[in-house]
Amino acid sequence: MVQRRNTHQRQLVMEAVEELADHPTADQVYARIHEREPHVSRATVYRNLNLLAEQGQILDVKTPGADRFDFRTDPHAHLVCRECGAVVDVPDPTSPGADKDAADRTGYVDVSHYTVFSGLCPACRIKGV
Amino acid sequence: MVQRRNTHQRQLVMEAVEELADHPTADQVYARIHEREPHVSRATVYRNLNLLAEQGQILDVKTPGADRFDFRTDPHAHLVCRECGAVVDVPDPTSPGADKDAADRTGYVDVSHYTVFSGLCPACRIKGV
DNA sequence: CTTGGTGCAAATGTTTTGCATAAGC
DNA sequence: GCTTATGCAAAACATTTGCACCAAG
Repeated sequence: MVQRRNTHQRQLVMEAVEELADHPTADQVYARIHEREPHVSRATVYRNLNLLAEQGQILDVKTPGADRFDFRTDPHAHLVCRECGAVVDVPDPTSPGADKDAADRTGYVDVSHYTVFSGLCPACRIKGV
Repeated sequence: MVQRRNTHQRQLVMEAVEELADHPTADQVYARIHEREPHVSRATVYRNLNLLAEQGQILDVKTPGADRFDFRTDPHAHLVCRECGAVVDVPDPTSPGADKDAADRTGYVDVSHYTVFSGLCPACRIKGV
């Protein structure tokens, strides 16, 4: 494993993802940090989000449009509004052995997965989109 | 429903997705068509891929990096190699009532989902990435 | 003919990268 | 000090869009 440093910026990114508990995009994390510490660059935010996701400290959720990040790392899925992009947590609908099963069938190793639901949220339904 | 025309370009896109049976990206579909008919533009390929996916004739699979398209529209999932991007089909690991369940819990309507597995394919494992 | 579709190029939006400088450990 | 991390700007991508022209029905 490579040596990782505990930089101020990395802490800021981790905190922002925790505080913006609602599945922020990289840009929202950047905006949040930039408010208080304008010197922090977008590149650093991206680099740290990727790093933290790689290390399993946060989750990288690939939704249409942009990636979203989640401080909850236990197995669960996301339901994204196809109109406004709002995200809510839902239980993981897959069975416990799903990863191992997919690995056994294909010869792939180190298998994980994510499920994304897509639908129309109540607010957008009422707006009649 | 809007009136849709049966253009030559639309047929080409449909055929390309069927022939490139291995989950091509939009760019691969474009390259395939462009070989034989260089006048067809990238924009048209994208427009038609979106249209066909909207109509349910093909599947739009959101994998890391780029969207991939699939002529198989029955419920199934995809396992993507995190190194080389190779994609194989795997059975859908979610239970039949998953969409309705997510809808009932959240108040969202018109819910669907997709599951993406990620792992290391045999070739990349051997290469020792 | 009417309306949807196409081609082109330019714009958009997200994420990555090269490089010189700064800062953990 | 050795090396990772940062900031900046530019680049790299995937995808969308404005607009004049073309073609399906």
